[in-house]
Amino acid sequence: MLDMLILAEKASAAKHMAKAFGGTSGTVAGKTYKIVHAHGHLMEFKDPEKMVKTDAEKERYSSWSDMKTMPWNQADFSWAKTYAKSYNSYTKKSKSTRDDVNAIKSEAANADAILIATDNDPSGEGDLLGWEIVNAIKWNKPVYRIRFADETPKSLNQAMHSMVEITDQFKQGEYLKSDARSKWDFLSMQLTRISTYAARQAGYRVKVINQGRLKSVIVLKIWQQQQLIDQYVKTPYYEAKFKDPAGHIFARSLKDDEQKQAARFAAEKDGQAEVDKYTKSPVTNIKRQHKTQAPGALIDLAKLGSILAKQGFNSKEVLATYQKMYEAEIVSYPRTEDKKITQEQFNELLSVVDAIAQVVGANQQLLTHRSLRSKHRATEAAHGANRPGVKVPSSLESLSKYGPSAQAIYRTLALNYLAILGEDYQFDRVTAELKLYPDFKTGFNVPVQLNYKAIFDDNDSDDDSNSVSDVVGPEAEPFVYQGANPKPTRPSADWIGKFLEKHNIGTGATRLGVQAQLTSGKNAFIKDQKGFYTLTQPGTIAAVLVRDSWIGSPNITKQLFDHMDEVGKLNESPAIVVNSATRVIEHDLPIILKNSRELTQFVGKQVKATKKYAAKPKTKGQLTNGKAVEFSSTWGGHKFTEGEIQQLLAGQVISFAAKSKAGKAYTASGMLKEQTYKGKKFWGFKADFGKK
DNA sequence: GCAAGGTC
Repeated sequence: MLDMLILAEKASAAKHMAKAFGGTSGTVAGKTYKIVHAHGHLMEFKDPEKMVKTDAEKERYSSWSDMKTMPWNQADFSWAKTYAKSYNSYTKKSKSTRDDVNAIKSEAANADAILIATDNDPSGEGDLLGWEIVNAIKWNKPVYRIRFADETPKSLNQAMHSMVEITDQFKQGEYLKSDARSKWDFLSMQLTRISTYAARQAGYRVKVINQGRLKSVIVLKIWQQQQLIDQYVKTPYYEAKFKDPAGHIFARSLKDDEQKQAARFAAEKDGQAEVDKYTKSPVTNIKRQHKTQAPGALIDLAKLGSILAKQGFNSKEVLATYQKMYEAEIVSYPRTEDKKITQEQFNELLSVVDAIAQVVGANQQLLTHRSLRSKHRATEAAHGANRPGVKVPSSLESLSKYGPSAQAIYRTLALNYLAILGEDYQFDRVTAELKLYPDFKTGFNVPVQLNYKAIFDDNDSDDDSNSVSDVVGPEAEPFVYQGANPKPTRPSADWIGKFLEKHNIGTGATRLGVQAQLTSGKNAFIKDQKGFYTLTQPGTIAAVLVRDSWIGSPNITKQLFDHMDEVGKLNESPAIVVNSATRVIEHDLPIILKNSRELTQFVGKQVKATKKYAAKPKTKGQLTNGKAVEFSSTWGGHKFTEGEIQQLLAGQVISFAAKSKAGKAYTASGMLKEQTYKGKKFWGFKADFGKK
């Protein structure tokens, strides 16, 4: 008999645990164990109509077109889960997780306790996916939990000595808050049904108009920015500034609109008149201050995606290629939320940094800072920030087999990591002012030693004074400076990434994932051109529909997360959080319907109807028992005549000339019947092929 | 046909 079945989140974690404990089974911390692993969530909610009991409820929760069925009553749902379908993007195969769950179940039969050893995500996701499996196998013996700082042997062994019992899942905050989050998001799917209905009502023959906490916020933000760009009118202004012989500009710092208005003129002649009030002035108070700057943070997946987007790689391909490189252990775990690394992780990589530098062509003599700066160090980082792996490729070229962006991924990751082994950037900050007009000042940086910047510079800093002479003065002349109100930024992958990060929406991985989703497929909402985003027609529809809604606001995620934290601390009931989703639907439903009436104004002509999504004409009528039914008015290329419709409603068999999909003509016989398609009931003509 | 969160 086993003491303990250790449940890891994924294969790589199970492998690290086996290495740390001395095999996939054995003895650790005085207990016999066996390690098994999931691969993320193995279970997911059933469809809404399969989580309710009565026929009336099933009908209500199947509807995409009756707005009176929403908001849903979450108390109607059993919240039952089913085996997830896992889709492998490079074999392009979808497979049920049933076998994985059963395999864990049979191993568990020999154990006294299950140890949930999934990731310790701040959102509680690891706890949720662990409990999903424990519940799915109907486990009713003790459950324990470990949380580890990282997956190095030292940290994993330490964790084994501080496991806690969590057998009552309803008292475990991490589980409760994550469960509430998943129910909230599930309920938000109503907004997709509402939006799809609203767009069709407005005459747009769309496929599905997806909405959710991430999707809606992204498309709305892009649309609003596009509006700002479209409405932008360049308004030049003329302002008095000074210039010295080397070209340094001396200007006043204009803090608010009032100051700007006083100093800037709409007409060039007024600007010139202002300039004429000044004379040439000596430069004075020249100060030179030595400054240093440490390397920036390690990049996350969304940032990597945006850097590579500029080089022409799309996010979907980057994600797939990164995953393959991770499986080959050439790069660290992709979907991390960590932006820092632990001391252990730093030490692990230290012995191979010179080899990495050689592969990517970095100057090894710059890698002198061999200790971990506190700004890059975390005490806990399950996977650590995105970085090269311990396995070093023989050359950049050898990486090509992983995908088109493989070399660029490795180069970027490696240089970004190696930069933290460089010394601080050193520069002089030079400032000066005018003797006659001390309000006019200049300031610029003169690089002294590039150090880490010579290894990797993500170009986020706006000082590009490299080419400017550091000789200031001796005097400066007034001139008319022509400026203009700034043009709004073009929406881009980088810009959206920063926006989502600022509002704490999604993780680095899900941010990139959602952007990949929105930019690919036939129903793409976003067109991606080297990282620059524009909305497609369905994307514009999605955005216009959620104007002034709650789902389109970044604030909704903030509120959800704030309340989740309270659930996590057992201060608030999960039901209250889940119910807040219902209030969002209540609020947004009428707004989306109202917005749909303004679609033509912003979207223009309707989407070209494709055969697949063209609305089929429907006939309404009453059966002999009085039941009202609606059914397609055509079948097999034949349009039912008024007489045939009456016969069908009366329950009679009719025959007519039809055409098969292959175009072959034949006589179809049959009657009106209630049928089922993909679990949903509908009325329609049903041919009796046996008697034809 | 629907979400977002894990995973491959």
